Amino acid sequence: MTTTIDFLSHLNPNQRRAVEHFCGPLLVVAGAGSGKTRALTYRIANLIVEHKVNPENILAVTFTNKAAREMKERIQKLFAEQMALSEFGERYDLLPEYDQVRLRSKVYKHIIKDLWCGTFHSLLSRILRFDIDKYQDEKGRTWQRNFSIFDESDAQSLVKEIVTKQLNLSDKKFNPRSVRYSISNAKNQGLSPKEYEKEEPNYKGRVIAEVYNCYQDKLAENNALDFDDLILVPVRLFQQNEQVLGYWHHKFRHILVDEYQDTNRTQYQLISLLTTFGEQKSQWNWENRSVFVVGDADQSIYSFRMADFTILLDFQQDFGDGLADEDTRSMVKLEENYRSCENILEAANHLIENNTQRIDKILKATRGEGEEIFYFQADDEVAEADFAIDKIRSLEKENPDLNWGNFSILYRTNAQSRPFEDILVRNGIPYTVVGGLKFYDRKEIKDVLGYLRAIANPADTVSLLRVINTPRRGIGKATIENLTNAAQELGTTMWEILSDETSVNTLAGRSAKSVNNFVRMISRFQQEVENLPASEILQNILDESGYVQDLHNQGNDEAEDRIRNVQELYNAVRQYEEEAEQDASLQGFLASTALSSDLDNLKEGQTAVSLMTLHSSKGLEFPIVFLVGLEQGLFPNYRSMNDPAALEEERRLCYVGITRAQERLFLSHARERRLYGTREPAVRSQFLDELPRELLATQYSRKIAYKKGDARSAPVGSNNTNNTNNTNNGKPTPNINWQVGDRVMHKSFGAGEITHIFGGGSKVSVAIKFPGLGQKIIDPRVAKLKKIE
DNA sequence: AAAATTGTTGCCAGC
DNA sequence: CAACAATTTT
Repeated sequence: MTTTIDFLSHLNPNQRRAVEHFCGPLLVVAGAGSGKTRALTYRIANLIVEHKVNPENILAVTFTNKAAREMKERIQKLFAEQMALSEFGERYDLLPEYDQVRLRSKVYKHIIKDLWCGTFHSLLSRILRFDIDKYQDEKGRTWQRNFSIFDESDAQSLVKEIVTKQLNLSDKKFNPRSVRYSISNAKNQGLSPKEYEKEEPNYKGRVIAEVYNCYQDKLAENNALDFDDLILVPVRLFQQNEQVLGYWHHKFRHILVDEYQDTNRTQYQLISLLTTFGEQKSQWNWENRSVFVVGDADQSIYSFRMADFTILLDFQQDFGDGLADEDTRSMVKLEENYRSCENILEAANHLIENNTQRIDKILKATRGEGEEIFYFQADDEVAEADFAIDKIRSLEKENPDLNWGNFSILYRTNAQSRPFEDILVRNGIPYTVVGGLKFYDRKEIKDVLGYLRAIANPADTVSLLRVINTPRRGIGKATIENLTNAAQELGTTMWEILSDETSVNTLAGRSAKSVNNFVRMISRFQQEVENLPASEILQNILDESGYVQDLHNQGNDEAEDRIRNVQELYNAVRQYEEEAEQDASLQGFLASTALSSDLDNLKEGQTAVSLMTLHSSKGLEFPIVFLVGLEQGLFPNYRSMNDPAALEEERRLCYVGITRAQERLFLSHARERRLYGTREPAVRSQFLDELPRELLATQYSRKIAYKKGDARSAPVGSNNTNNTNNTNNGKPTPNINWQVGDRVMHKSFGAGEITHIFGGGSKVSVAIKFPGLGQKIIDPRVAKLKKIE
């Protein structure tokens, strides 16, 4: 691998700057479709080839498992191509299949295998498999390395149990869902129960803090973590144990983070600790060390899980030189869009300009104008689906280049998929729905995984209780209650009680025999874990537990379906074992199931129409996109309509949707929609009115006739702060040296305080915190600001 | 202890 | 209109 990779030649100057970056911090502001994945993969390759960085010193954080997998594949291919030239003097794709495979596996073995590339959750669960036994929380709770990962429904049932059984509170006043949400938010902000109570000292806050505390007890009792813990625990561990932090800080010399605008405070802390070893800025040493983040504040759509895009905006202050755009060496902007046709981009740019909380960035088209955007108003949701599928059929028929996989239907909520599915089925068009009911959320899958979890982690009482009487073994409520109480009294895990036959005989009465049989079976499996691969354990469970037999006896179609799904799970284990050479353990597999998302199964080159939410579509692209259900209350969602910041997030979501389209974009809505079973009238979304009309065509006219002269200005009623002339009475703010902490007066938002300054010189923007309105980013040249003393 | 029936609540997004 | 929970029946 001595020759230089020539890939640098097909990059634009800014991409090239990003890819060639070696040490120190760099923020890559990457607009939609600007080739950021390419920048990330090429940079990793460049680090290894050009700067001789050892792959095991690289940590790359992606937003989904799918993105991680694709990134690894692309790097693998880059190296294989490189080696083809240096070893065979031949182009990779001209080599015989046999040599290609050989090259790829060689690259895998020497490079890809050692790369740490994955989501925050999967990477950190891997770190915790090494080090969680060195962690102790503020109450002295500890965990072992074979911990379980509880999913959202596990977490919610724990909360429910605590609220109703332990604290005897009404689950109406403290509904488990929202309490769980509060706890999750607390964790994502790094708050312990005590700290949360300090923040929310009212009655409700005190109760939630108490639930949170008990919830942590339960997690620890089960030797389990929830999703949020996978991030929070490593942060706390790093803060309390310098040796552990030192190890990982030393190992991960080059850190890359994709979709940085969607990181939350805890994730930021983690990156910060790993990069800086928790030291003061003056102590930092960037020799052979870098932190490289990629993101786009306009695509920040996960604030509901505490993502905070000001983290991205602060990057240069936190890690970099903090200099203005023109002078900075710690930021690169990618504004050239290689994905969408000009009409689509123009619509997207126009829409997002209605947001005040943003940094100016315009996507520049590199492709042709393309076809007009099509807008359709349907009578109801069924007619809307009819329209979309009609279009899909005719387009597919007319264009031999298109296949079903080139189409996607994007909506705001999962519930909207139904009518589209119905009509796709009726037309015999293959499709896949991403999200909704996940494979691993199915009852039969959770049951079987329950066995595996109980075997991998005997302390996992939740899983144990799930399977102890599944299938029916005559172990009933009374027996389980006795056992639970006993475990409680003795302060041990239920498994310890169960392991002792005499105890079981006294406690379980009539059911003792079945309980003991069950326990013996699980013990046997636990011993097998040492010597057998997970797939064989699973096979034994299916044979010996009677689970499949029980399904078989039911004899209906639904049961047959379930058996097939269980079989599918077996295939998944086998596949996992083949792919994951380094961690082919049962625990590794269980972690992968807990952290998998539906998206991960969406394969490239699949020839089926994709249906998914706008959130899921982030990072994807399709030649033809249908953005449906553009109605007030649905999109933007009614819960966002009275909150300016939330509304802006909805608009960003719409921006994400539009920028998924490469060639053609269809926008639609219904005039009437079924909701909760009743028909409700629907009004077209305000986002439609924020698009330039002359870009839209309808079923009646080639292009919508637009009103008088003022073609490209925003429609009446929007607050377009970039339109200097009609929002500000002509006078922009004179060039003042703004400073953080300045109190200012804004014409429509009132008094506020400057919290950040972005850029410098003549093109600054400032972030201002307005009481009650939250933080906004404003360009003082455009919006009139007055300094108040 | 399990099945059948009636009642209730919820649709925002997801690792 | 669903899924899900609580309640009653067998």
